[in-house]
Formats: sequence, C-alpha cells, structure tokens
Amino acid sequence: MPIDWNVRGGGDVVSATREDKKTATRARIAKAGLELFVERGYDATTVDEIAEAAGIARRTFFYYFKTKDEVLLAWHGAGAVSSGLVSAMLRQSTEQAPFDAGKACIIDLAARYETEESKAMDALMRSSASLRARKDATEVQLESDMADAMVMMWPDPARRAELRMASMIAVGVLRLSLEEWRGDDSANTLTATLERHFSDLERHILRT
Amino acid sequence: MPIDWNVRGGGDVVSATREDKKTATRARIAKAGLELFVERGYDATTVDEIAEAAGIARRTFFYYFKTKDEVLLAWHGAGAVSSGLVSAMLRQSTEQAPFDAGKACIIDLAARYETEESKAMDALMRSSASLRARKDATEVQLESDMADAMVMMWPDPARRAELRMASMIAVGVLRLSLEEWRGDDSANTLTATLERHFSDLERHILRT
DNA sequence: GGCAGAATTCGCACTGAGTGCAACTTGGGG
DNA sequence: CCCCAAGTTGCACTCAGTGCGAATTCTGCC
Repeated sequence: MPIDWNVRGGGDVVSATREDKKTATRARIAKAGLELFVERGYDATTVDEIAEAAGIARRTFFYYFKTKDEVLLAWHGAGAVSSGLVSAMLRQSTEQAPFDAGKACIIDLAARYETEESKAMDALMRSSASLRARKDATEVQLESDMADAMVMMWPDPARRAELRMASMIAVGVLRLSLEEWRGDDSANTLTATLERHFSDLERHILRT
Repeated sequence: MPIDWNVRGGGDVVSATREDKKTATRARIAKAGLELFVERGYDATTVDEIAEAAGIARRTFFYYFKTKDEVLLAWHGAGAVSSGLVSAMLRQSTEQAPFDAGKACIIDLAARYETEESKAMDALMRSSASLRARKDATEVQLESDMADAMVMMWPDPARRAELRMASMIAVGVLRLSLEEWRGDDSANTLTATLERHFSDLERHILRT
C-alpha cells in the first residue's frame, strides 16, 4: 500500500484535513463492521448494515473497501504485521544465520498476536470457508514478505533459496504455535509456545 | 468425500447406474467449466454458461457443485493428491525419521503435478484473488493431511509437534519447488528441482 | 405393465456482493 | 466568491448462491 503524501511545491504539507477525514471514515467503517461481525457473525452481517452503522451510504462503503472481507483483513492484520516484520528484520545482525534472524523476528512479532482482539479476529476467520482461505493466504504472504526482507539483508543471489526456506520454516513455526496457543485454555504465553516449538524443531529436525 | 455404496440386504450391488450417471454428469459439468475457464478466464465465465455448455439447468449446477470455484478445486486437486499422499506414507518405513518419510512422499507425489494440465490449472488459479486464496488453503490442507498420515505411522503423542513440523517443512519445500518449476522455461523436471531444494535445505538449514 | 415412492431436475423468486455511471455536495485555492 | 477536484450518493445492473415447490425420471415391487 503506497503512501501518497499530499506534498506540494513549498515544502510544508498544505492540507492534511482531507486525508485525516478519509482515514477517520475508514476507521469508523472498520469499527462498525468489526463490531457487527463479532455480534452476529460475518455471514449474517450485510454491507448495508455496516454502512448504516457507520453513517454512510452503501455505495460509499465500496469506495473505502473493495470487498466486505477487506474490513476484516484491514483490521491490523497483514499490513501492520508485515511492516513490523521488515523493521524487525533490519535490526538483525547479518552475522547470524538467516534462519536465526527469522526466528528472532517472529518472537519479536509475537506480541502483536498476543491480544484478546487477535483471538476474536481469529475465531471470526474460522467461521466462513472463504474467510479461512483468505487467512491462510495472508500467512503465505507473510512468508514471502519475510523472504523479501531477508533479501535486503543478504543480497547474495546464490542464497535466495536458502532465504526462502528459512522464512518458510520460521513462519511455519509461527503458524503452528498460533494454532496451538489459540486452542489452549491455559495461561501459556504465545512467546513460550514459540520458544518451545523452535527448540523442538532444533532438537528433532534440525539435528544441530 | 465418503463413498456411499448402494448396498442392500442380499449382498450384491443392486444398481450402480444411478451413481454412474451422477458421476458422469458431474464430470461433464467439470469438463465444460474447465474448458470455458481456460478459454475466457474464470471471472468472465458465468455459471449459466457452464450449465448451458453442460446441457443442464442453472439450478442443477448447484446440485452438483456447491460453488463455482469447486469446479476448479474438484478437478483432480486436493482430493486425489491427499489420498495419494496417505498411501505413499503408509508405504514408508517407520525406521527413518518422519521428515525423511515426508520427503520421500513428496517426491513420490511430484509426478501428479508434472503435467501440462497442472500448469494450466495453476495459471487459472492465479487469475483471481479469491481463487489464489483458495489454492493457498489447499496447500495448507495438504500439510495437515500429511501430518495426519504421519500420526498413523508414529502414534506416539509426544511426537505430535515433531510430525507437524516435519510435514510443514516437507510441504513447504514442495511449495517452493512448484513455484520455481512453474516459472522456469527450461526443461528441468519437478523431481530434479525438488531434489535440489531438499539438498539445499539439508546443507544450509538442517546443518546435518 | 403399472404403480408408489424416491431421487433428480428444473423454474422461479429472492438475498446479497460488487460495479459502472452520472449527478450531487463539499472543501480548499486563487 | 467562484472554480475545480475530491468525495459522496442513488440507481440500475450482473452474477453467485439459496429456498421452495412442481415436474420429471428412475427403481423396486406387485
């Protein structure tokens, strides 16, 4: 999502109000949508209802969101996580193995998932088949974002495949850990679950 | 997809014609749909057109397929691959590490992907966002199918996490290899690409 | 052969997502 | 204050998918 700053000749931002208002409206729609989804389920909520709750016309909804499921995905999902991932990766040392850097980033990012909201969103995602597919796709996206971030750190073309593999495994462990953690009533933290799975991995598969 | 044999009291199958006809109709619809998809694209093909090409009423289409994208997925995708996976897994020795068994199964299965049809289907899948999401989801499904098959081989509950991890990595390598192979004009076989990626993995990540 | 009951097919009407278009409103710059 | 562009809206339309009930086509059985 390219940022389109409203920059003009002089050097100072002429008018941010317009952008601000748009952002606020988008947020209002998202909030209304999410509340309705949680309250009555994704499928049972119509775009008309979201629009009404947000105080806009049905047509305007589609001006802000291309599709209904984008409301869910836009929440603070892929976008925020991926950008957080890139900055976390850039903070890593190139001395270590790419996989270890990926592991560190994943653990760094875990906090973003460790919220009640995140659990609620996840439950929502599981309620509809098309939604579940979209969710899986965002995880695949995260994987390729991590690979891209790694390429910035280790630009050697000969290592591309290694980087893809490392990010695949790191994100895979995140996926497994999230699944287990979410289905687990106990008070285990996600970070602890991650650590355990990473060390399992190292013990049984990596055979270091 | 549970097989529903029409078995009655006596012991012999009374009537297979009904089932046969249904199967044939389903195949006819799928064929018509696939041809239209290839010819003019997924989004540009309507259910009405598929129904007409298959010589049935629109409503009947939905009696055979729950959704339009199911025509694509039903082709010979997840179902056949997953069942092939299970039998390939059962042929493995429990003496080896689960990951090695997974690797062997993946290589065993590679032939199923190594067809022109498979490439065409893949191109179709990439043509629409919702379709791509569905495709990613089938790969996630394959991963959990492999994990389930592994559980049959190594039932020890203490090893569950290891099995999940092993199947995640094995399927991940398949995913990477498919991607590279499909985007590659040269005559490299999928099997060769797989072998190379598995050995890369062992060299750089597994550190054996 | 003919009949009762089922499985299958179909038409129809409906809901809801998403789009194209044209008109209308609003807000900021000159 | 006027102009222009951005933002907003209503309307009409296409298409996927569903519920329901009627019509048609088997299948087993007498």
